[in-house]
Amino acid sequence: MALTGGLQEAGGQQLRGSNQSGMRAYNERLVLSLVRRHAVLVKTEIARMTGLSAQTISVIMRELEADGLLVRGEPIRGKVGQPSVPLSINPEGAFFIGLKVGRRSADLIVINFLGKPVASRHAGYAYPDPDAILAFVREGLAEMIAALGADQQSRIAGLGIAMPFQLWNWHDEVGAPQAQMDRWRHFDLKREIDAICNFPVYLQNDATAACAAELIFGERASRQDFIYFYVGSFIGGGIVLNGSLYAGRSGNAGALGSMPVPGRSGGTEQLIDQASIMVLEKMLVADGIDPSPLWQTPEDWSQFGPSVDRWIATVATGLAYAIVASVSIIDFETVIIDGGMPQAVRAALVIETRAAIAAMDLQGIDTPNVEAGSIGSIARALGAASLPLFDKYLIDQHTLMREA
Amino acid sequence: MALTGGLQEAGGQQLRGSNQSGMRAYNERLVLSLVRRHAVLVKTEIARMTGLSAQTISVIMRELEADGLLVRGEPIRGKVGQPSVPLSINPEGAFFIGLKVGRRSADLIVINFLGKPVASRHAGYAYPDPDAILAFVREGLAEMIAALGADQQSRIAGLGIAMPFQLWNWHDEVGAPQAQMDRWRHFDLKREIDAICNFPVYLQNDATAACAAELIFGERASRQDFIYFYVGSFIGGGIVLNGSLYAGRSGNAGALGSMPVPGRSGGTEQLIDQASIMVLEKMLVADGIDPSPLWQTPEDWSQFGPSVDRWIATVATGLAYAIVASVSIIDFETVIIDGGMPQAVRAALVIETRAAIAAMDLQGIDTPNVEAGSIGSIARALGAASLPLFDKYLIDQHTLMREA
DNA sequence: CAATAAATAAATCACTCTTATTTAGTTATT
DNA sequence: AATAACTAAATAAGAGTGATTTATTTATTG
Repeated sequence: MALTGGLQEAGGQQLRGSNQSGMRAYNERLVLSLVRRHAVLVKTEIARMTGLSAQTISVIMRELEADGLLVRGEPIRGKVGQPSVPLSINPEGAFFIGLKVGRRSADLIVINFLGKPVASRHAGYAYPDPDAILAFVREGLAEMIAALGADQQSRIAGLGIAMPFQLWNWHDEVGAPQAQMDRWRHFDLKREIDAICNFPVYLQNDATAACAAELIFGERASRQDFIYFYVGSFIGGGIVLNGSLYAGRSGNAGALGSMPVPGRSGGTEQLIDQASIMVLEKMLVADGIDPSPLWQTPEDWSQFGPSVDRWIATVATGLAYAIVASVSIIDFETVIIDGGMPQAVRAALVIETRAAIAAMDLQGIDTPNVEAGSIGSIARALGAASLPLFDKYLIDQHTLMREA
Repeated sequence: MALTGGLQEAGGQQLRGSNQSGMRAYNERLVLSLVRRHAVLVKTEIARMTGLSAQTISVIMRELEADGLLVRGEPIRGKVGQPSVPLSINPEGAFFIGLKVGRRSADLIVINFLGKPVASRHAGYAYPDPDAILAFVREGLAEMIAALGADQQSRIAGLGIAMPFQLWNWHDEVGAPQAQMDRWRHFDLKREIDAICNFPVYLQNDATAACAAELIFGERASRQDFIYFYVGSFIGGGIVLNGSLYAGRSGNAGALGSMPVPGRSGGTEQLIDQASIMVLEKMLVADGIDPSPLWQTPEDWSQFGPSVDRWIATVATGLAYAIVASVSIIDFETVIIDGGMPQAVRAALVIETRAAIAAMDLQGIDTPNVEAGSIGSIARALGAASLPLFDKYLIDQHTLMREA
């Protein structure tokens, strides 16, 4: 089975025609996407949902089952007629590797077809160094792949990298020597990893990858349109339209940090100057508190006291402003806020953001639902791993990555 | 020939499967869209562009020609091999009707397959009244349709309406009695017009329709992503992503008037409070100038003097802010500004907006090209007429209107 | 046993692709 | 100037693929 070649892809800028193999590939992806979304489905139900004939669905699903992508469950009895056979995603059907490169640490994970991590490696550092990261990946990959069975190894679909764009611009904030960070300017991590892998490699902005993870693995994964904010060392985000991640012309849509917001002391600032963990770090230093636990114990900020509350208020105000502006451009139904922070802090941030939105002038605006992300700090690595999943198995027309 | 049934449409929320007739319909739309975009194309070129075989294109284009949608030109000689036959859109291939309902006037136009108006009617009024507009449409339609030949009458593909959403909320601004405007609340113009037409009727927000006109008939019609501002009595706009108009969940995406921008005297306002012709009207009244020529001679504002310059500066500042916010969400390559104002005013507005953007903090942002719209005040009526054109003949997957 | 729903095999239909042929010109050679 | 070689466009015929339609089988309820 192929499952390659989109039915209609905006290859470069060019619209392609569609033929039978593209049609079948599309229908196969459609079936897989629907089964994933509903966890379990019987064939007749899929026929009804897609409008395709029962026979077509029968053929397609038999093939997907033969390929080991779907597994059949116990027949459902107790209703009139022949029992129906529920089919679901085979967790062992495919494996995906995700690499997150951050300012303070890197993560490497392997997930199964359901998105469940089956292996992982972590590395912390003072600042990211190309060679060290490449060595970490090389070693971790070798170990983790070896730990998989032979059959599973052949089912690795690809590796995705989630990394901030233009890493070299942040030597100041990261606290690294500029010469070190400048090395990133000419270091092509994707190419280097490509060279040591016999499966495809993908690269995406880290916050956009986190958004992809929320789209596919999030709790209410059927949302059609939402905007996603990831508050990390910096702030970034992603946009989902019509159930598809929108990466934009440059692949850098959702560069939300550059949004202008009212400054704390008049004038305007950029969102990144108000909503990021770097801002908290500066506040702590100003308050005479050691900020290093921020990165060492990211799940416990209780020792920071009221500084965190002040930070939450600042972030919420900035986010509220950015959210209202976003919604006036695209009528997002839902806004998701996630980030590398303790759950309690995230929950407080969501509540204060809702309040800050309510305090604004909302005439002509449908107030969106503001919710906490359901994934948390693993979102970026998970999103990285989801890149090959999107590319090979899911309906995500023309948005995530433009065709080569 | 059918040309109906999308290959993959988000019907409601449901993803549909694809079959052969859908595939053919898609390929036919693709061919028509390409010919439209390039004005003239020979078959082999289309085969190369679409990736389809020469034979497939041959069959499809022969059918489109037989249906009268394409016409062949003079064979091109002077090159090795058999001369190629250029094909182009048949101007008489289809006709579309557009109705614009504004705060001060209504327009009804008929355009041909190339978007050229072939008939039009205009009606001015102090405020819009449902019965009067319906009568205007009924009468105008009868006359204009009668003036077409019998063959042309059968080629009318549909009628589109461009109208502000929630007309009834503006009794104050329009200066109409609230009771009158309240009638719109329960008056379903689409249904009423549907009843007197034997072709499909479409309805869209007026500014979004203007954006559609710019997308399909604008000078550089190949733009993939842009945001569009229409400065009319109020302000509105539209969004084009991947070459398709994005209408959003509620069909009201690009409700740009609600965007928060810095207030002229501190705090924040909504964009609509700075960027609309209503604002100019208020300025004129405050300056002791009669504003009525605004609506009576919309092509000549020279008599208003320096008030207009102050207004331009205000609008430019607000727009600049909204543009930077937009671009930080979606990396639009191009921003188009159009509106119901004299060309010279529009040109000045574009220049001042560019300057205002340059004065902002643009770190992390790719400065977009800001350009004047190429259509002007007819954009809304033209956009209305383009609604059935999109629906029947063009590739515009899943964005403009969700399937019934 | 009748009724019903799920599943699918076989036959049919629609569409694109491949291959081979025709057509109409240009370019090179005599 | 006449002729041959070559090339590109266009398309007819046949093959291949995939969805649909029709008919049949299977398993269950009542």
